[in-house]
Amino acid sequence: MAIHKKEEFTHKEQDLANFAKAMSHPARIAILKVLAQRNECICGEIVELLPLAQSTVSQHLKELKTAGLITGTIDGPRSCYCINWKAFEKFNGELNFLFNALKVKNEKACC
Amino acid sequence: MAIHKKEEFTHKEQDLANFAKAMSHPARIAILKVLAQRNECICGEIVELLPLAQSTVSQHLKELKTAGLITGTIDGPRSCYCINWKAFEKFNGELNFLFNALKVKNEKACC
DNA sequence: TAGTCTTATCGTATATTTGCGATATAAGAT
DNA sequence: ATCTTATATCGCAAATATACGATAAGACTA
Repeated sequence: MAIHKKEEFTHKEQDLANFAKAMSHPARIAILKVLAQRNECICGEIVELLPLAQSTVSQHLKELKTAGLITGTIDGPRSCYCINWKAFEKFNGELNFLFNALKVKNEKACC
Repeated sequence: MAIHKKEEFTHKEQDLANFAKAMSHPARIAILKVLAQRNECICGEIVELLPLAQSTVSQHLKELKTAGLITGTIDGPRSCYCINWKAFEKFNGELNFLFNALKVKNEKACC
Protein backbone atom coordinates (compact mmCIF):
# COMPACT_ATOMS: atom_id res chain seq x y z
CA MET A 1 0.00 0.00 0.00
CA ALA A 2 3.02 2.21 0.43
CA ILE A 3 1.34 5.27 1.98
CA HIS A 4 -2.08 6.02 3.45
CA LYS A 5 -3.73 8.67 1.37
CA LYS A 6 -6.42 9.54 3.85
CA GLU A 7 -4.66 12.74 4.84
CA GLU A 8 -5.03 14.13 1.34
CA PHE A 9 -8.77 14.62 1.73
CA THR A 10 -10.46 17.56 3.42
CA HIS A 11 -10.86 17.79 7.15
CA LYS A 12 -14.62 17.52 6.80
CA GLU A 13 -14.39 14.42 4.65
CA GLN A 14 -12.08 12.77 7.16
CA ASP A 15 -14.38 13.77 10.00
CA LEU A 16 -17.43 12.19 8.41
CA ALA A 17 -15.46 9.09 7.49
CA ASN A 18 -14.25 8.73 11.08
CA PHE A 19 -17.78 8.94 12.45
CA ALA A 20 -18.91 6.36 9.94
CA LYS A 21 -15.98 4.13 10.73
CA ALA A 22 -16.87 4.15 14.42
CA MET A 23 -20.27 2.79 13.45
CA SER A 24 -19.03 0.33 10.86
CA HIS A 25 -19.23 -2.77 13.03
CA PRO A 26 -22.45 -4.42 14.23
CA ALA A 27 -21.00 -4.83 17.72
CA ARG A 28 -20.57 -1.08 18.00
CA ILE A 29 -24.07 -0.47 16.65
CA ALA A 30 -25.35 -2.88 19.29
CA ILE A 31 -23.43 -1.03 21.99
CA LEU A 32 -24.85 2.31 20.90
CA LYS A 33 -28.32 0.77 20.91
CA VAL A 34 -27.94 -0.44 24.49
CA LEU A 35 -26.63 2.93 25.62
CA ALA A 36 -29.50 4.69 23.88
CA GLN A 37 -32.07 2.48 25.59
CA ARG A 38 -30.86 2.89 29.16
CA ASN A 39 -31.13 6.01 31.17
CA GLU A 40 -28.46 5.11 33.64
CA CYS A 41 -25.05 4.50 32.20
CA ILE A 42 -23.85 1.01 31.49
CA CYS A 43 -20.61 -0.78 32.20
CA GLY A 44 -20.01 -4.51 31.94
CA GLU A 45 -23.66 -5.26 31.40
CA ILE A 46 -22.79 -4.72 27.77
CA VAL A 47 -20.43 -7.67 27.92
CA GLU A 48 -23.35 -9.84 29.07
CA LEU A 49 -25.47 -8.71 26.14
CA LEU A 50 -22.92 -9.20 23.37
CA PRO A 51 -21.54 -12.46 21.99
CA LEU A 52 -17.98 -11.25 22.51
CA ALA A 53 -15.23 -11.59 25.08
CA GLN A 54 -14.78 -8.90 27.70
CA SER A 55 -11.53 -7.68 26.19
CA THR A 56 -13.10 -7.34 22.77
CA VAL A 57 -16.03 -5.33 24.10
CA SER A 58 -13.62 -3.10 25.98
CA GLN A 59 -11.77 -2.48 22.73
CA HIS A 60 -14.98 -1.54 20.89
CA LEU A 61 -15.91 0.81 23.72
CA LYS A 62 -12.53 2.46 23.45
CA GLU A 63 -12.99 3.00 19.73
CA LEU A 64 -16.40 4.59 20.24
CA LYS A 65 -14.95 6.81 22.95
CA THR A 66 -11.97 7.83 20.83
CA ALA A 67 -14.34 8.71 17.99
CA GLY A 68 -16.29 10.86 20.44
CA LEU A 69 -19.58 9.00 20.03
CA ILE A 70 -19.71 8.00 23.69
CA THR A 71 -18.35 9.32 26.96
CA GLY A 72 -16.95 7.21 29.76
CA THR A 73 -16.29 7.90 33.40
CA ILE A 74 -14.89 5.72 36.16
CA ASP A 75 -17.47 4.98 38.83
CA GLY A 76 -15.79 3.21 41.73
CA PRO A 77 -14.64 -0.19 40.61
CA ARG A 78 -16.60 -0.04 37.36
CA SER A 79 -16.89 2.06 34.21
CA CYS A 80 -19.87 4.03 33.10
CA TYR A 81 -20.60 4.89 29.49
CA CYS A 82 -23.15 7.20 27.87
CA ILE A 83 -23.99 8.34 24.38
CA ASN A 84 -22.61 11.71 23.38
CA TRP A 85 -25.73 13.14 21.78
CA LYS A 86 -23.95 16.27 20.63
CA ALA A 87 -21.48 14.25 18.56
CA PHE A 88 -24.29 12.31 17.00
CA GLU A 89 -26.13 15.50 16.13
CA LYS A 90 -23.03 16.85 14.47
CA PHE A 91 -22.67 13.69 12.43
CA ASN A 92 -26.29 13.73 11.41
CA GLY A 93 -26.03 17.40 10.52
CA GLU A 94 -23.02 16.87 8.30
CA LEU A 95 -24.74 13.99 6.58
CA ASN A 96 -27.80 16.09 5.88
CA PHE A 97 -25.65 18.96 4.69
CA LEU A 98 -23.93 16.63 2.27
CA PHE A 99 -27.06 15.07 0.84
CA ASN A 100 -30.37 16.67 1.62
CA ALA A 101 -29.39 20.16 0.52
CA LEU A 102 -28.60 18.88 -2.95
CA LYS A 103 -31.35 16.38 -3.29
CA VAL A 104 -34.13 18.38 -4.89
CA LYS A 105 -32.30 19.49 -7.98
CA ASN A 106 -31.03 16.01 -8.61
CA GLU A 107 -34.39 14.29 -8.85
CA LYS A 108 -33.90 13.74 -12.56
CA ALA A 109 -30.71 11.74 -12.17
CA CYS A 110 -29.90 9.53 -15.12
CA CYS A 111 -29.35 6.16 -13.45
CA MET B 1 -9.55 -13.89 15.17
CA ALA B 2 -10.58 -17.45 14.37
CA ILE B 3 -14.15 -16.66 13.30
CA HIS B 4 -15.94 -13.47 12.29
CA LYS B 5 -18.66 -12.81 14.80
CA LYS B 6 -20.52 -10.29 12.69
CA GLU B 7 -23.20 -12.82 11.79
CA GLU B 8 -24.22 -13.14 15.42
CA PHE B 9 -25.77 -9.69 15.44
CA THR B 10 -29.23 -8.77 14.20
CA HIS B 11 -29.95 -8.16 10.55
CA LYS B 12 -30.70 -4.52 11.29
CA GLU B 13 -27.46 -4.02 13.16
CA GLN B 14 -25.51 -5.54 10.29
CA ASP B 15 -27.40 -3.39 7.81
CA LEU B 16 -26.58 -0.18 9.58
CA ALA B 17 -22.97 -1.24 10.05
CA ASN B 18 -22.68 -1.99 6.33
CA PHE B 19 -24.01 1.40 5.37
CA ALA B 20 -21.59 3.04 7.78
CA LYS B 21 -18.72 0.95 6.51
CA ALA B 22 -19.37 2.07 2.95
CA MET B 23 -18.91 5.64 4.15
CA SER B 24 -15.95 4.95 6.41
CA HIS B 25 -13.28 6.18 4.02
CA PRO B 26 -12.74 9.84 3.02
CA ALA B 27 -12.32 8.86 -0.62
CA ARG B 28 -15.81 7.37 -0.64
CA ILE B 29 -17.22 10.44 1.12
CA ALA B 30 -15.56 12.56 -1.57
CA ILE B 31 -17.07 10.40 -4.30
CA LEU B 32 -20.55 10.72 -2.79
CA LYS B 33 -20.05 14.47 -2.56
CA VAL B 34 -19.17 14.72 -6.25
CA LEU B 35 -22.13 12.58 -7.23
CA ALA B 36 -24.42 14.71 -5.08
CA GLN B 37 -23.22 17.91 -6.70
CA ARG B 38 -23.66 16.89 -10.33
CA ASN B 39 -26.91 16.35 -12.04
CA GLU B 40 -25.53 14.28 -14.84
CA CYS B 41 -23.83 11.08 -13.78
CA ILE B 42 -20.10 10.91 -13.46
CA CYS B 43 -17.54 8.37 -14.61
CA GLY B 44 -13.80 8.88 -14.76
CA GLU B 45 -14.08 12.55 -13.93
CA ILE B 46 -13.98 11.29 -10.37
CA VAL B 47 -10.52 9.90 -11.01
CA GLU B 48 -9.40 13.41 -12.02
CA LEU B 49 -10.76 14.88 -8.83
CA LEU B 50 -9.31 12.39 -6.37
CA PRO B 51 -5.66 11.92 -5.42
CA LEU B 52 -5.87 8.21 -6.19
CA ALA B 53 -5.05 5.86 -9.05
CA GLN B 54 -7.79 4.85 -11.48
CA SER B 55 -7.87 1.29 -10.23
CA THR B 56 -8.25 2.43 -6.65
CA VAL B 57 -11.13 4.74 -7.50
CA SER B 58 -12.80 1.94 -9.41
CA GLN B 59 -12.50 -0.26 -6.34
CA HIS B 60 -14.09 2.39 -4.12
CA LEU B 61 -16.92 2.82 -6.63
CA LYS B 62 -17.51 -0.90 -6.57
CA GLU B 63 -17.77 -0.90 -2.79
CA LEU B 64 -20.28 1.94 -2.83
CA LYS B 65 -22.28 0.12 -5.48
CA THR B 66 -22.22 -3.17 -3.60
CA ALA B 67 -23.42 -1.39 -0.48
CA GLY B 68 -26.26 0.06 -2.53
CA LEU B 69 -25.37 3.70 -1.95
CA ILE B 70 -24.84 4.39 -5.64
CA THR B 71 -26.05 2.95 -8.92
CA GLY B 72 -23.97 2.47 -12.01
CA THR B 73 -24.82 1.92 -15.65
CA ILE B 74 -22.64 1.40 -18.68
CA ASP B 75 -22.88 4.27 -21.15
CA GLY B 76 -21.02 3.39 -24.30
CA PRO B 77 -17.33 3.16 -23.55
CA ARG B 78 -17.73 4.75 -20.13
CA SER B 79 -19.50 4.20 -16.81
CA CYS B 80 -22.09 6.42 -15.26
CA TYR B 81 -22.74 6.59 -11.54
CA CYS B 82 -25.48 8.22 -9.48
CA ILE B 83 -26.43 8.43 -5.84
CA ASN B 84 -29.15 6.06 -4.75
CA TRP B 85 -31.23 8.50 -2.72
CA LYS B 86 -33.59 5.81 -1.50
CA ALA B 87 -30.77 3.87 0.11
CA PHE B 88 -29.53 6.98 1.80
CA GLU B 89 -32.98 7.77 3.11
CA LYS B 90 -33.23 4.30 4.54
CA PHE B 91 -29.90 4.70 6.26
CA ASN B 92 -30.83 8.06 7.66
CA GLY B 93 -34.17 6.70 8.82
CA GLU B 94 -32.60 3.80 10.64
CA LEU B 95 -30.14 6.12 12.30
CA ASN B 96 -32.91 8.39 13.49
CA PHE B 97 -34.92 5.43 14.66
CA LEU B 98 -31.98 4.26 16.71
CA PHE B 99 -31.21 7.58 18.31
CA ASN B 100 -33.75 10.35 18.03
CA ALA B 101 -36.71 8.32 19.28
CA LEU B 102 -34.89 7.66 22.53
CA LYS B 103 -33.21 10.97 22.96
CA VAL B 104 -35.71 12.94 25.02
CA LYS B 105 -35.95 10.61 27.97
CA ASN B 106 -32.19 10.34 28.17
CA GLU B 107 -31.48 14.02 28.63
CA LYS B 108 -30.44 13.41 32.23
CA ALA B 109 -27.69 10.96 31.35
CA CYS B 110 -25.05 10.60 34.05
CA CYS B 111 -21.86 11.18 32.07
C1' DT C 1 -8.49 -4.48 -38.78
C1' DA C 2 -5.70 -1.87 -35.87
C1' DG C 3 -5.48 1.75 -32.62
C1' DT C 4 -7.28 4.37 -28.84
C1' DC C 5 -9.89 5.48 -24.90
C1' DT C 6 -12.38 4.19 -20.69
C1' DT C 7 -13.24 1.22 -17.06
C1' DA C 8 -12.95 -3.23 -14.50
C1' DT C 9 -10.34 -6.85 -12.58
C1' DC C 10 -6.15 -9.43 -11.06
C1' DG C 11 -2.14 -9.93 -8.36
C1' DT C 12 0.42 -8.31 -4.75
C1' DA C 13 2.43 -5.58 -0.86
C1' DT C 14 1.40 -3.35 3.22
C1' DA C 15 -1.62 -1.51 6.85
C1' DT C 16 -5.43 -1.90 9.76
C1' DT C 17 -9.12 -4.30 12.14
C1' DT C 18 -11.00 -7.93 14.79
C1' DG C 19 -10.84 -11.20 18.35
C1' DC C 20 -9.15 -13.67 22.28
C1' DG C 21 -6.45 -15.15 26.30
C1' DA C 22 -3.35 -13.56 29.60
C1' DT C 23 -2.02 -10.10 32.39
C1' DA C 24 -2.14 -5.62 34.73
C1' DT C 25 -4.65 -2.17 37.42
C1' DA C 26 -7.70 -0.34 40.65
C1' DA C 27 -11.36 -0.34 44.01
C1' DG C 28 -14.00 -2.61 47.41
C1' DA C 29 -14.70 -6.53 50.68
C1' DT C 30 -13.12 -9.92 54.23
C1' DA D 1 -2.86 -7.82 53.80
C1' DT D 2 -5.38 -10.77 50.81
C1' DC D 3 -9.13 -11.89 47.94
C1' DT D 4 -12.63 -10.73 44.77
C1' DT D 5 -14.70 -8.05 41.11
C1' DA D 6 -14.62 -4.99 37.14
C1' DT D 7 -12.21 -3.10 33.52
C1' DA D 8 -8.23 -1.90 30.58
C1' DT D 9 -4.21 -3.16 28.10
C1' DC D 10 -0.72 -6.26 25.91
C1' DG D 11 0.63 -9.63 22.61
C1' DC D 12 -0.48 -12.36 19.10
C1' DA D 13 -3.02 -14.71 15.04
C1' DA D 14 -6.15 -14.30 11.43
C1' DA D 15 -9.06 -11.60 8.45
C1' DT D 16 -9.94 -7.29 5.80
C1' DA D 17 -9.00 -3.07 3.72
C1' DT D 18 -6.19 0.04 0.97
C1' DA D 19 -3.41 1.13 -2.84
C1' DC D 20 -1.08 0.47 -7.09
C1' DG D 21 0.67 -1.32 -11.57
C1' DA D 22 -0.37 -4.45 -15.07
C1' DT D 23 -3.59 -6.38 -17.77
C1' DA D 24 -8.17 -7.53 -19.70
C1' DA D 25 -12.54 -6.20 -21.81
C1' DG D 26 -15.58 -3.30 -24.30
C1' DA D 27 -16.78 0.38 -27.47
C1' DC D 28 -15.82 4.00 -30.68
C1' DT D 29 -12.47 5.84 -34.60
C1' DA D 30 -9.58 5.90 -38.52
